[in-house]
Amino acid sequence: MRQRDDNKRLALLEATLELVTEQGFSATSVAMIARRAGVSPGTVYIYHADKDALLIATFLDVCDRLIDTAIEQVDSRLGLREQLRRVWVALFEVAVESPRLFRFHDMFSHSAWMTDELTQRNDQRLAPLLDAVAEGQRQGVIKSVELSLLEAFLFRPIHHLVQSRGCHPFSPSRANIDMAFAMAWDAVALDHRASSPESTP
Amino acid sequence: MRQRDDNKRLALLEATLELVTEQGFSATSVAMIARRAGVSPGTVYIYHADKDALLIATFLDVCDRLIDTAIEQVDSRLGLREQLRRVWVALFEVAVESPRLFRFHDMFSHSAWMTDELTQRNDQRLAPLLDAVAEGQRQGVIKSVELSLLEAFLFRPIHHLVQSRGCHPFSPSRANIDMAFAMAWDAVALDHRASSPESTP
Amino acid sequence: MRQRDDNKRLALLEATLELVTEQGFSATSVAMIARRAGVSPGTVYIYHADKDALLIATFLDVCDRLIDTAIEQVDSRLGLREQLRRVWVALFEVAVESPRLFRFHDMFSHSAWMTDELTQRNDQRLAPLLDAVAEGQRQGVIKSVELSLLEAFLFRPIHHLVQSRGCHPFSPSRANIDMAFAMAWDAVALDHRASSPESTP
Amino acid sequence: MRQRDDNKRLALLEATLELVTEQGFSATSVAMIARRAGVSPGTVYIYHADKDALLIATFLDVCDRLIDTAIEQVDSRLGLREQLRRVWVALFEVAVESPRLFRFHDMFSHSAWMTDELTQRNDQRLAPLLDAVAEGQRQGVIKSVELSLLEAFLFRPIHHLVQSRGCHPFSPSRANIDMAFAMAWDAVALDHRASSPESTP
DNA sequence: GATGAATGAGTGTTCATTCAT
DNA sequence: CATGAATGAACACTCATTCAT
Repeated sequence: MRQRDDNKRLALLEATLELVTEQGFSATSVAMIARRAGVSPGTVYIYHADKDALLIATFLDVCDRLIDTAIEQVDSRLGLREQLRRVWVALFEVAVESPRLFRFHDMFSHSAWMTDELTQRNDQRLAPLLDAVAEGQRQGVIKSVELSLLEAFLFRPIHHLVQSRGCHPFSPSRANIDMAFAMAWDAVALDHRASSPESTP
Repeated sequence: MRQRDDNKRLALLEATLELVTEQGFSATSVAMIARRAGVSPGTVYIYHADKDALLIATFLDVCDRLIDTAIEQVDSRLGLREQLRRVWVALFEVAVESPRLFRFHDMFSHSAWMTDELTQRNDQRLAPLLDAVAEGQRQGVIKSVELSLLEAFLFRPIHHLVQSRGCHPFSPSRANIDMAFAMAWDAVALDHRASSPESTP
Repeated sequence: MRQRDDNKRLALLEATLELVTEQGFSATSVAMIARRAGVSPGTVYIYHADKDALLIATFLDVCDRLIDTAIEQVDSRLGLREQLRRVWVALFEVAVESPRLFRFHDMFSHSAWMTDELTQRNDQRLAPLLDAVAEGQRQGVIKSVELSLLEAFLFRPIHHLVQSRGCHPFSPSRANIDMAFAMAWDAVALDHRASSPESTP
Repeated sequence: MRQRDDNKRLALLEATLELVTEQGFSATSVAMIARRAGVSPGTVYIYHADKDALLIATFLDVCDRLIDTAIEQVDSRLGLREQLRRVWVALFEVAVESPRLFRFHDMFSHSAWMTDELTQRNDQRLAPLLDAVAEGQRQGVIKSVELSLLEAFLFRPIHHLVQSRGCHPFSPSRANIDMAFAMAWDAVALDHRASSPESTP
């Protein structure tokens, strides 16, 4: 009896990540994924029920890697602004190192495979960060607006900047990232003069 | 490929828009699009070179409808803030009326079909708006940062808010849209005290 | 616009008949059937929803050919015995000419594809013959027993004799067929001395 | 391929019998059979060379159970008619108790796996019964016709009646079985008046 | 121009079989 | 002996595309 091989499992997720970000969902066949992962097409179906399940598993893996990166920076002993700044920096570092993570996340979350169920699962894993933000709202540090608005100005910009290609590139230098975060903070902070003086020189 | 019947041309674009937003790119076959448009599969190839060309044509059509909506609001006699506010409101009205336009735009622009060439084309058509923004930078009204940063806080949020489904919905009431725009303006404006006093009560 | 080609339709049924009787259901692939019929695999799916539908269509075609052969011999001006004898002879002639018809019929009707719905359809088409038999029961010419018993002795023997291969072959000479029918008649007839004197010399 | 565990061997035959009669040959996979039998797919290949061998072994097992049932009733001290009547009754009792045996037998013997070799093997095991019949022919009790004809009227009807489903069911009451056998006897017996007076009232 | 039957390469998936454990 | 993960050839079926009508 052979044991289920964790290397194969990971190789399948990695191959899916690579091929989908290179060619798109429909242009990536199961056979291509299997070859890239160094396994037989049939083996894919030992680890995943079907192609959809493989794509979803890859998405969840990608989400976990991004969410873990963000959550690691949450430290309630620090101020909210500092915590969020660290999250931004950490995510940009991941983006530079593994640009495919953000690319896959964006492709999948704008595809027909995305469901509310998946969104909820990710929100649960993001709870520490969302809690810190909610606490900030309670303390009057940031605006008391719908979560969708905070997402739009606090988290989505990361995806946009990280993906920006060709025409309007974003160069992720430390200074640029700091400026980007300052803008995000200006958008959501209640009192700009006190909390982000450096953004209004 | 020189067409006669403009009704057929438009029916094909509309059918593509509907089916792709309902089922996704790979689940939408040329035969389905043809049936929905009330033509034969062969007819699709009179109007478009292949399936990719049909998808791109639909994307361009969608972009034009959105860009036209935005550009119509540009009026150099108004202040930049007011111009941008009008763009936001107009786009949200479109989103409420034809949610498919934004959905298709986002699906396509995060897919493997998206190219820099298409981005450039759209930027050219957006020139009046981008020029107004550049002028605002020159006059010290908004921050002098890379275009990608302005996009991230001035235009992307519209897409995010308009698409937000299920868990964290954004209710596009007039007050909510105004608040959302105020946050965008806070992010990009140089001097918050003067330009958006209502956002820092 | 090309018209649906009846030659192709018939070629598919014939190819299915041939290959299934040669190799069995599971060993016969759609691709093999298509090649034998001189069409592309995809064409099969223009004429039939799936492989099951093709097999069922072939079965119905085979049934119709056998049923028509039998029904043609029904002539209410003749005595029941003579009518049935003609049915037997006609079916044996078909069996000699196209042995595949009976082979396919037997393979299919003993397979997992067989349904009561199909049995009923065939019974409806066999109505004239079944009516003649019922009339014979009413007139006291044949035994008043369940239909399944009449089938077992009046019709099934044809299938058995026609299929008998290898070890215990049945040579379908005129004399043999007459003897076989005489035995069937002896089984079902009410009064043997009058109706089939030649079988009890 | 030398087995140890007779429970596993029998469980495999039983699982095959069940699954094939429920789903058909092609819909029944080796993995399904193994699961039903409570063993691993690999184990199947310790007891049988391949899937075909497993199906054939199941067929032979089924045949033996049916043939043994028939042979047990052969008793040369009784008249041929009585011996055959007992065979009929015994087989119908088996059919009521284990309908799968006849179903599998019929499915297999009408499939592409059936060979003359298998028929011969069964005929050898049936020798006592066939001998009794031959003796009956020699003594002028039954008609001196080809074996295929005797099969068609003496043995096949059992299969037909036992399988008859849905539309034209055969209810295997004692009276019905006796009537059925009487018809079979009428078909093959030389002199009806003497041997089966009850069938010609 | 318009049709839709026809194509055939390509897809996702299954499954009989093998073999390392 | 027994296992079940792994294989890869084969399968049923789809679909973008072509072309005779």
